[in-house]
Amino acid sequence: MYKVKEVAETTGVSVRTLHHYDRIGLLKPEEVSSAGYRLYSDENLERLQQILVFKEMDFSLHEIKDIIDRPEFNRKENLKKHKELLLAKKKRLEEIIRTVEMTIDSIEGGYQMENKDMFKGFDMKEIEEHQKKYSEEAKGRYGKETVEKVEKRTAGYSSEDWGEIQNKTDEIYKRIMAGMDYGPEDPGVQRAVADWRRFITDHYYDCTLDIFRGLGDLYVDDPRFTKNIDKYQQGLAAFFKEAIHYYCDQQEK
Amino acid sequence: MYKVKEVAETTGVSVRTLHHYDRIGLLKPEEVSSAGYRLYSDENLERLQQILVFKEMDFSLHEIKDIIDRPEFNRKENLKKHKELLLAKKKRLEEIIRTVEMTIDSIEGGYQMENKDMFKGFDMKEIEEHQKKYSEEAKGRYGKETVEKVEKRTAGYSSEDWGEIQNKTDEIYKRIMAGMDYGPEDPGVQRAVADWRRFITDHYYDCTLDIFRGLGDLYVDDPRFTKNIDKYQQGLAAFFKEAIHYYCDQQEK
DNA sequence: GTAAACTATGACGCAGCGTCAAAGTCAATA
DNA sequence: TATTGACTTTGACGCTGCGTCATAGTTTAC
Repeated sequence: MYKVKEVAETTGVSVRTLHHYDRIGLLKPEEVSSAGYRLYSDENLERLQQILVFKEMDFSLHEIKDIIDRPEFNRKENLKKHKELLLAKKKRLEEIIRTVEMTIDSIEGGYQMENKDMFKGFDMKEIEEHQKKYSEEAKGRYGKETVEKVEKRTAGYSSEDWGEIQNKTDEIYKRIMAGMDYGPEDPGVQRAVADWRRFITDHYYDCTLDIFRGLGDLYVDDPRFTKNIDKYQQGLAAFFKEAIHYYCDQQEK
Repeated sequence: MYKVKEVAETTGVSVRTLHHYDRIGLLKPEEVSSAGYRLYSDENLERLQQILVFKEMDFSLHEIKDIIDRPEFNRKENLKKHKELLLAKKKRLEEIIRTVEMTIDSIEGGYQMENKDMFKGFDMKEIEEHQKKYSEEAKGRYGKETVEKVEKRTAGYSSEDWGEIQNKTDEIYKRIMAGMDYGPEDPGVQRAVADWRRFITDHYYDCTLDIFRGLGDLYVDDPRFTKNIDKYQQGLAAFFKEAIHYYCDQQEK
């Protein structure tokens, strides 16, 4: 049997915390001495360990009580729900990180950031910017129709969709990276490139070979993009561009 | 000039939060209409963005006020510094999520998770389990030495290391997935397999072909592993196994 | 037997809002 | 023009997970 201070010292929680856990019924000491002293058993300690574990997972004390006290059913349900919550948190964090990156880049590159973009992820910006630049260059080739189409499409995207996009981007980059030692014409790399193009087509606009080539150029010409891609690995942007060009050449034959 | 709801919706914070920030002087609206309506300017929005970034980094509102209001506050520098923090936080979140997932799996698979494992990533579990099973089967071939070696090595791994491992695992799975349409003998797939083996060798133990084959089997024989892998895509585990077998066959020739 | 170290129970405080409630405002419609 | 419905305001209380006194009883060591 251990008294409060002993428990506190060995587990790292404060005495006050133990009081609190007792009060709310989360961790009742096995015994109470005649003088009212809390006496904890080994089992109590084990339970405390459990509690601490779940606390690490960001559960509330109330939820922890549910999880530990109730049979498996509750536990699983709770965990699953909690996981959703954590994933949502993560997504938000990712968005913010991307925003921060954007902000830094915009300061460095002297770019102007519009308000509505300040709170969005990087990917939408990427697509929009490219679309804009391209449509300026290619003027009459596609009119405003294309641009407007894209805007309409992307406008309806939820944060879930953006999450998916982020995921796909990540996947593509990693696959490209994996082939960097084998040259841009490596079949694995080429498949990744093809998938990327299809993804753009599915989610934004018909990514013709011309446009695609332009996108590849953008990756090295625009420092903001280069930076973002090279975060994965030095030189990835350049390699990506090469791969895209090779892909386009092949397709045209 | 934007009214509260507009600001709330575009930034994701609640109206109440805006009220609160106003009250404590953290974010005062540029103007107040004759009717007492809060009207936010673009600069207000920028400031809000800053606030949110620092909040994500777990600064208190009070600290945030200090930081932002200090005249020598260098946006760019601060953003860069704190991006690191954000990334660290994301990593931690990811670890927590994995732990939660593990817990769910362990319940579903009927496995009991020991406390000591609860803080570790799935991968270590994977290796350990496999190592155990294998060393039981292959008894005298490797003695306890191998097992102990692994334990010693992995014991020293920091959470950063585990993060790296998780990243690599993720990468491999995605690369394998990308080749599922082309069969297990696809060169891209085979390279991913080879990378995986090398990774295991580098981080845990000498992954001989025998052991590697066994690991592949485990992916489909052990429902816990299967589940974890098939989360990426239905049938990935089976495909992975095939790919590993093919790889081993090739290596033996 | 006395001091030092430990224990108890209350009670208040804090952050960062969520969540009513009551009341005023604005724009569109009937 | 009057009314509706969407928005806005200012309180004020609640909540979590304890920290931090204050006051008072208990053990232990010497």
